[in-house]
Order: sequence, then C-alpha cells, then structure tokens
Amino acid sequence: MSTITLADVAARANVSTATVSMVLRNRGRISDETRKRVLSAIDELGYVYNQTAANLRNRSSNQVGLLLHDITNPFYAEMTAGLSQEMERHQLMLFLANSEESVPRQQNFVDSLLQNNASGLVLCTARQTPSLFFETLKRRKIPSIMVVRPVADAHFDFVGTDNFLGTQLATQHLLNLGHRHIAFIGGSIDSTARAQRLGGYTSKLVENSIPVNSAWIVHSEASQSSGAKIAEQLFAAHPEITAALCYQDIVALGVMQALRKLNRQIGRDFALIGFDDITEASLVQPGLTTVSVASREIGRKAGELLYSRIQGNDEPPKRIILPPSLVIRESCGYTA
Amino acid sequence: MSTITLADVAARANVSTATVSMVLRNRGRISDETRKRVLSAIDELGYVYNQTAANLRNRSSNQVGLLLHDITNPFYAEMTAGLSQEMERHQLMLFLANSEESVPRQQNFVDSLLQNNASGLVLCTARQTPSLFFETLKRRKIPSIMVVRPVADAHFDFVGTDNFLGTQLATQHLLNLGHRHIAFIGGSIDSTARAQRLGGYTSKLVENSIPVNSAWIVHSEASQSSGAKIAEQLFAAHPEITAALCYQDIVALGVMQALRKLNRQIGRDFALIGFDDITEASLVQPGLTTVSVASREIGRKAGELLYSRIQGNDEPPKRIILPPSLVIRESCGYTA
DNA sequence: TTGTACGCGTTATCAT
DNA sequence: ATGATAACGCGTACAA
Repeated sequence: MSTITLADVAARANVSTATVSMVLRNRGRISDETRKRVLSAIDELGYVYNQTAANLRNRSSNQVGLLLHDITNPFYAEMTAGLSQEMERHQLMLFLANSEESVPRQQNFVDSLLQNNASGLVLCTARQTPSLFFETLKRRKIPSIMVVRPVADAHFDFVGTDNFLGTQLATQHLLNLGHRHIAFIGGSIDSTARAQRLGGYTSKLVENSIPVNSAWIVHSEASQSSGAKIAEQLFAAHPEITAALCYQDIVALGVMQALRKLNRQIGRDFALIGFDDITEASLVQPGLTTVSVASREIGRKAGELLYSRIQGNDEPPKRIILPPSLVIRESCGYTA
Repeated sequence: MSTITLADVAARANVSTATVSMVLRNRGRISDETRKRVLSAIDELGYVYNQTAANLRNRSSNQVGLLLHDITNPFYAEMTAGLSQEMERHQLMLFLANSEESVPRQQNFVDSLLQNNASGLVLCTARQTPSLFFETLKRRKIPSIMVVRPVADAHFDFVGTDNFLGTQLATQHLLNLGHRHIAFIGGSIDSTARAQRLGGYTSKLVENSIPVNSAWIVHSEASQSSGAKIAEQLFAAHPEITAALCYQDIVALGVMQALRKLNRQIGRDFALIGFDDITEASLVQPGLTTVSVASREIGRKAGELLYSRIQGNDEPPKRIILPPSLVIRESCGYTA
C-alpha cells in the first residue's frame, strides 16, 4: 500500500496540487465548489497530510523541545503539564528529554532538535552546562526560554520564581513566630537559585538585627536522604537551633525524618519551612509550611512566551518572575 | 544567512553529495583520504544535518510518541523517565502528550504523530477511548505499545503489571495478619485494571472461605480527596471493617485521612494497603504498605519492545507482565 | 564514487 | 476572480 499524496488527491478532484494545498491551509482564493470537491476527495482516499514534507519545504517545524534534569521531580512534572497544555493550544508538538544533569545528554538532545528544525526550546539546563552551550543556541538563533534555573547570560528569556522574595517571606514568618536561631538547609553550593534564596534569608536576618551564623547554613543534595543526614549532623552539633528554612521541600521532608529521630516535635518545639510546595508537602504529617512557586504556571508562561517568540516577537529578552507565596500548614505551629 | 546544505559540503570537499551522505552515515566504502576531506569541510562550514529532509526521503523518522493521561501522577512520571532513557539509547526523540483523559486530545496527538511519520507509539489511553481509535492504529500499521491500562484488543503489544497477582499478595498479607473484614476501596467502575485487582482480592477471600461482602467494595476517583470522602462513609456505615486494600496509593492516602478523622490508629487498629508504590507511600506516617509495580521498569520494557518492533520484529503481539511485589511498611502493623 | 531521479508539499508566477 | 505550472527544500539510493 503506497502512500496517498497530495497529488493523488489533486488527480481525483481534477485540480492541481496547488489547489489542494490551498484548501488544506485555507489560503488563497478557492471557490466553494472546488473546495468541496477537494475535501471529499481527501475523505474518499483517506489522505494523510505529510507534515515532514511541509517542514522541509518551509524550513521550519511545529516541534519544540523541553529539556529537564528530572521529570520525576513533582515540581517539574507539574511544570511540564502546564507547558504541554500551552503547546497543544498552539498545535505544537512537544519533545521531552531528561538530562539527569548530564551535560553530554543535554547537548545530544539539543543537537537532535536543531537537526529536526525544532522551532523553539524550553530549557532547565544541567548544572555544569558550559557557556559554549549557550553560545551555540544564540548563534543558531533558535527561540529559547530558560526556566526555573537562572542563567548568567542575560541574553535569554527567563521564566521562574522570585527566590529572594520567597525566602524573605519564609524567614519573616519564622521571625514573627519568635524564632531567633534559624538554620538554612540544602541546595548545592554552585547553584544560583540557592544563592538567591540564601540572600532572602540573610537579608531578613540582617534587617532584624539578627546575626547570621554561617555554621547554621549547610548544603545538601536534592534528596530526602541527603537532607536527613545533613540535618541530623547539624542539629546534633547545634541544639540551639529552633527553626529551619529548607532549600527545597524534598530536603525538608528529610529534615522531618531527622527531627523525629531526635524526638523533636515538629510544629511544637521546632519550626520547619520548605520551598516548592510539591504535592507531598500537603500529605505529610504535620503538613509542611512552604513557599509555593506555581510550577504549572511557570510552564504555561514559558509556553506563552515561546510561542510569541516563534511568531516573531523580537522584543528584548524578558524575565518573567512569578511571585511566590507562603503556604502555611502545620510545621511551624498554629500561631500566626 | 542561508542554510548550509549537504551540497555545499560536497562542493567544498570536491566530492559528490552521495559521498558526503555516505560519510555522514558510515555507509559504503569511502577512502580514508576523502573521508577526512569531507569531515573537515563539514567542520569548516559548520554544517548541520537536516533530519527533516532525510525523514522525507526515507518515509520514516526517528520520532516516537508517548501518550499519558496524567504526567503529574508520580507513577507515570517515573515510567516516562524509564522510557525516555531507553529512547535515548536508541537515538529516538520522544514526543510527549498529556491527554488528561480527553479523547479528542488523544486523537489529535496521534493524528499529529501520524502526520509527522512517527515510527512508533507508547500509549496509556484515555478511559473512554472508542474502538475506532485502535482500528486506525492497526490500519496505519504503526508499532504501538500499550502500557499499564490493559486494552481489550489482543492485537496490541502490552506492558504492564500483574494486577491480579498484586492484590492477591496484598490480600493474603492481610489474611495472615488475622483480618477477616477487609474492604476494597477505589478505582473507577469501568476500568479493566480495577476488575483484575478486584479479582485478586475476591479470589483470595474465596480461597480462604471468607465471604465476599459487596457492601465493602466501593469505587472512587483517583484522588486523595475522593478516597477520603468515600472511606469516611464506608467506615461510618461499616465499623466492623478492620482492614482495607486500596486500588491506588493516592486513594490510600485519602483513606488515611479518613481514619485519622475517625480516630482509628493506622497500623494498630486498622490495616491499610495501597497499590503502585509511589514516592509518597514511603513519606507518610506511618509508611504505607503497598504493592510495588516497578513503574520505571515498565517504561524501559515498553521502550525496548517498541524499538524491536521498529526494527522489524514481527512476532505475534506480546504481553509483558511485570511481577508486582509487596512492600511492607507500617500501615498494617509490625507483625509479619 | 558519481550523477540524478525521487520523496511530497509550498508558493511565486503565470494563464484564463 | 480562480486555478495551473513548475521550481524548490535537502538528503538518499540506485544505476552507471
């Protein structure tokens, strides 16, 4: 069974391929009469449009790529859903890749996208991404939106959250509750986002004339177990700590484990705040107070912006920073 | 800046386009001499391979589609990661779509894939999928692997878990602990998977001469809140129930809420088992005993099978059923 | 190794 | 006003 082509349809309808093409794309001037003939020919033959051929001719495609480092992280899964929704609205197909923080894999994916004439990208790049990577993107002039992880290069569009403000909110909340010995737990040392979150925390301390104790600031991997291990050490060495702000909810969940092990009642004799507001935050006992960053909305906004870029919007690079909010549950007690 | 084509490279290297093509794809016999010339020409010109053109010529592509109904469900996110890994191994690009149980959206996605000459599909179809959908896939002869949700049509490859065995394991566990009043909570009435899980449960009861009480079998939506609501009603009407097997972990989490509200100690005066082993199951307090189905592995196996089909494997349809296992945590107490 | 027809839709230009 | 003609996008594979 050989493929049915536009030419076959044209023959059947006694028109030229040009006419069929115009009917398919609603362009040019076609009489209702012939349009009907063409449409029924399409129907009778069971013609399937060949996007590949169109792409080749147009030197473009309806495909965009999404690069993440961990789709199993609920935060990114949620963001993906938002983006996917937006892509569908615009009839764009979404390629997905999971770099798992591997720079070569990330590079492979982007190379493939370029070879496929992808018309845009949404990227949450791996941590050690070399600047050459960004240079290549710029040189190829492919619309690229960076998300969540800030990139030094201001040339790119960015959609993310206000890390600084987020931890300011959280820190202020702890201060309002009377805490003065507040730890900051988690994040990897070379992360820009961490620097920003740390900044929100320290700035609030300073603003309230509370000394910043660097021994209470520790980093960890983005996992529950790592958070637990780090926290245990920290609390053993510094029993004076009464509250902690975590870089991520995942880490906070680990800290919870540590606190339980040390027999400290979360919400009573210890206050804990996370960041991200992943689903789990509302499921644990007690519910985790956390900074919510509207992950789904980040996906949507990124999609919106990408689409406008693909349409030719050439305004200077944008930075869309979605305001975070503090979701108060039970992990800091009930006093507001 | 006009695109650099294969022809440009050929001109620069003083060879034919055929030669360049062969060098790029390591085919035919090319002398080391010319190969070097071609490679350096590619390098100098910064040539980028045009996959689109190749796809058109080959009437194929290196693209496969993954259709899910909810990427934010951790179970599917995990599966996606497994599939993504496998696709990358074979240099296949993965299209992702989130149907959110919408049949038209699902259809759109598959239509787009067909128009893009996708070489294969992995599908977890929406619940109300009409049989016409499957007919189309068969007619187009595109390799398609169904996952997780069993499909009536035995014509398709399937990768999933043994629902029946899973609930048998769980039910036996509860029986061993002495429970005789065991409820089955969750799943939607028209789900095949639910029928299978229900079968495992009832078969074990019958095997142990325990009457099946249909009043203890209730269904619910796949959400925590729905699970909680349903469970509350059930336990109020039937206080004699001392244990429950849930269709999904998500539902089990809701049931936990209900139990707390009713002041019943999970793991002490009530035993609860879930299904899926999502990450949350190990995070809640007490940890949820559940049937683990190796979601990541389902993704990998599906990818492996799909790849072999794309390569031309035309053995009869396969059903790969991964054995589930019971992960014992604390929600049934500590007695084994 | 090379020449070249081919895969299939698009669009600018031309014809009626 | 409508529609046809034909060159074009770029890599592939077969005959020479």
